[in-house]
Amino acid sequence: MELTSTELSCGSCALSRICLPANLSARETRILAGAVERGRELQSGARLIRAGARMDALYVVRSGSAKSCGVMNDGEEYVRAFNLPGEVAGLEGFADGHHTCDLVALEPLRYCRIPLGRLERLMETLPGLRREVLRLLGQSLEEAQRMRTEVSMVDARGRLASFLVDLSRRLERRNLPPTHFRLSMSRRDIARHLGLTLETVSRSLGAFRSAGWVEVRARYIKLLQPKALAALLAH
Amino acid sequence: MELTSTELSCGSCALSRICLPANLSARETRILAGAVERGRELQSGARLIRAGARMDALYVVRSGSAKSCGVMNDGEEYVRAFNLPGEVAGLEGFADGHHTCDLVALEPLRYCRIPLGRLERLMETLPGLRREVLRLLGQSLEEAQRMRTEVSMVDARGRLASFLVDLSRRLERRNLPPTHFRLSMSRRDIARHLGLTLETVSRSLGAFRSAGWVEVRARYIKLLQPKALAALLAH
DNA sequence: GGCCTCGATTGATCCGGATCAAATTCCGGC
DNA sequence: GCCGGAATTTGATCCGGATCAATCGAGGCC
Repeated sequence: MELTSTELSCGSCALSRICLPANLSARETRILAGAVERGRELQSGARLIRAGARMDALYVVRSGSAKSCGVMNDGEEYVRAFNLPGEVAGLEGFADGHHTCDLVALEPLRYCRIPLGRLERLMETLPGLRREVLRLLGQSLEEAQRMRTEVSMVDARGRLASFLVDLSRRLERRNLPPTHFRLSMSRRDIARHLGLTLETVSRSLGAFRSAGWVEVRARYIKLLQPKALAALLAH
Repeated sequence: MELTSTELSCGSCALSRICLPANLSARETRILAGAVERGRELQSGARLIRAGARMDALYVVRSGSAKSCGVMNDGEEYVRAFNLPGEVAGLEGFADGHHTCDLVALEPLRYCRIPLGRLERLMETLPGLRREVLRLLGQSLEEAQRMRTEVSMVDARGRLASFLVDLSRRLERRNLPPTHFRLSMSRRDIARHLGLTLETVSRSLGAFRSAGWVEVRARYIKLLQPKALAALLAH
């Protein structure tokens, strides 16, 4: 699933079906590839985007994972999103040209970078890229709004189930085992993401385990009955 | 603040500073105006966008107000956003070409409509319009993500204070009295928007009234000490 | 104006998840 | 393998807001 350092083009990237070029023509993908820069590998905990910084590029996770996070006035951390390979981060910067939250690596991370100036110039000539960027923004917006209603209307277990099912679905799209995976984020990060405390996350996981729906060993998790989890959402 | 039926162009619209053409050149605004259709007046409760419908245009509130809302699996209504004059609705449709929530008039409503096909064609030639649409999407995304963390980390009064202060700010931008206004939405709508119950909204308003921060009479509200409300956000 | 209905307020009780507080497990370094 | 610190689990208690219930008020209609 990961790219070797010899790969240079979006066209041959294993993520091309998921990432920006998903719906671009071969020609458009080739042109876009010319604008993409490869970042070096970052260590776990490294900050790729800093809140308040001028938005100068879009960032795409190539391997590893990251969290989009920040701190509230009172110093409490919040986690807006987790970013898996192929996912674009920093889109909220389009609002006023500045990022409003950090992007932090959760494990060793490689990424691609598309300078904003070049992106804007390419959008002038590539209608597919225009559509794709709009689609990405629309998708992030829809996701954020959906999460917002979920946080306010679904109880702790429902939210955790939703999180696990969603993660599973995203892993599946990347041809990774969807029922047996490692959580790259801490319980605390999950809690901050779902608007819960880490104790509640732990207890809810415990409840799923007692019910025989999941197997948990530290950060490794196996979904035994994904349907039971998904059923929690239907309510 | 409202347009008369004789006004035909975005350039002469009282909302042009707030609406889509905010940062467009005079020439670009003129061209965009040619693509904008005026909708007829809708009654309170009328549905301008239906969840699941194909996205065929962007809609802008011209006068009146609306709510973006839908129902969860369990039948509970949720309210994603309230839309004031000059605000664009339906952006989440860019995700996959379909709307995911309704847009419902909260009072007699007039609107503008920009057919998607024409918008896309114009974005090809008008760089300012491209930037503006990206800015709008970024802004909505940022707003949705901010609301999401707020719902999960701020208590009931803080959220209501935030809502009132935000509303006040948006009214001010429209040259409407920012401290003395009518809420076009019910307590229930506010509650659904903030992830609370209507009883809690009512009680929190009562608390603000007792503190001498606001004056409330039915849907009319006067902010006596906006700073005290804003201070709740600082936590 | 007076009625009628829906929306809003106020009150009493309950509960899910937060908070505070150990105990336990995991993992990196030696 | 052993050790130390951090992450996680588990336990006990508490509280904000939900829920259930009743009253009050406002605007619409005749």
